[in-house]
Amino acid sequence: MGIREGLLVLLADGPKHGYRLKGEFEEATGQAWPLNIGQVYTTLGRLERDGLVELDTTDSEGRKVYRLTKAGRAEVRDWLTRPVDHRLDARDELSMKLLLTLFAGVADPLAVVDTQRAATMTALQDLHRLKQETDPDDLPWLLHLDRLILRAEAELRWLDLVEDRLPERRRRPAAVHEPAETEEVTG
Amino acid sequence: MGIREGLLVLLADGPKHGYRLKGEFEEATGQAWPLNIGQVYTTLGRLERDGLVELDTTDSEGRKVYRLTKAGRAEVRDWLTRPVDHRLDARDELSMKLLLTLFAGVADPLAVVDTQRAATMTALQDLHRLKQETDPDDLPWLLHLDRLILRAEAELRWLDLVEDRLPERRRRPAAVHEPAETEEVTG
DNA sequence: GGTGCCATGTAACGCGTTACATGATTAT
DNA sequence: ATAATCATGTAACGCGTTACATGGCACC
Repeated sequence: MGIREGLLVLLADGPKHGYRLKGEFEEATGQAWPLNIGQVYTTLGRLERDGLVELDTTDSEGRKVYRLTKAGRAEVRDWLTRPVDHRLDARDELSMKLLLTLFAGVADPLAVVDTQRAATMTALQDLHRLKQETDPDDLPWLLHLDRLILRAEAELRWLDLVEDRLPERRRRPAAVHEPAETEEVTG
Repeated sequence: MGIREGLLVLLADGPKHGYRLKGEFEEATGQAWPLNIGQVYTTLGRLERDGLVELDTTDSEGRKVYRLTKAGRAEVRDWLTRPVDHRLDARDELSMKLLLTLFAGVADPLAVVDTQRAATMTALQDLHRLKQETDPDDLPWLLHLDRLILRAEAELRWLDLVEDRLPERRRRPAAVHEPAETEEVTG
């Protein structure tokens, strides 16, 4: 799910110290996942607390080298074997925003859709441009960009679909309670 | 981003007490975002602390009714106006997993791809089945399912793309350090 | 002497999340 | 009586994240 698993995978490749883990993590994920060095040490501490990692040696330069425990190795194997699952209740900001707007009737859902579409389209253009500017040998970064591009395209398709379905919707009955002194929030 | 914004939007529709917020939140998002009642109160407390929400009245039944403050209303307007942005460093478990596997060379990336594809395909089938079983008038739930479907399809396309590009990759030189006593983790 | 990189760490905060405690009212 | 629903709340944990402190070493 997060940094934990990342560090564990890197440690499966052999014992390493924190600073090196940070380096490899960035080498592996590049700009796709910037990592504050502090996080490596906090995470390493938590992994040790949970018995997934233990101190291997303190090497000649005084660096603390960690290695996986048996439990740690099992965890790595599990994580790599187990697919990322598509939970029905996957938190998604965009759909949440739309469903809530739809329900609360406090802003025009179509305005939300339009705003989002504009933003996603420019994002998509930027991604394509970035892809062209990328060194063709930088496979990880290219793959990551493709992932973002496909996601963005899927989002655009969904926005179209939402717009199509939206007019079919019956208007919710007017609010029963006191009308709040809320000016229409439509952008 | 989270529950905070959800509650704020609902409160933009008029002052409400916690329990009612929980009800409306579930009504709006359905199974798409189950909400523990405790979260409503903790979140409400934090919103009050941050001056986005304040106590309106304690009604006849002794329920504490909250309303938006001026800052709260501004925050709602902002959130609804501002598109969900596509950060280049958006955390994505699947791509992270793949990039790290690619780098660490501790498992076969193709195995990861295959596992994921199988899982995503069955998930997709389940989603289509669910969609057919859904009441055609339940617009929010249908929209949410469509979002998940489009996401899953995008993921499958990406997996194909990864598989195509993967063989082009030159093998990393063999590990320099001591080979860890790690059995190949390939599922 | 100063700049910058290598290297380790801690204190603190924020949000999401759960588990638990408490009590009133309503329905069976 | 007692089970369910309405209603509020708190304590605690986990992870991600940042800001800060510290020190060695190399290079100019």
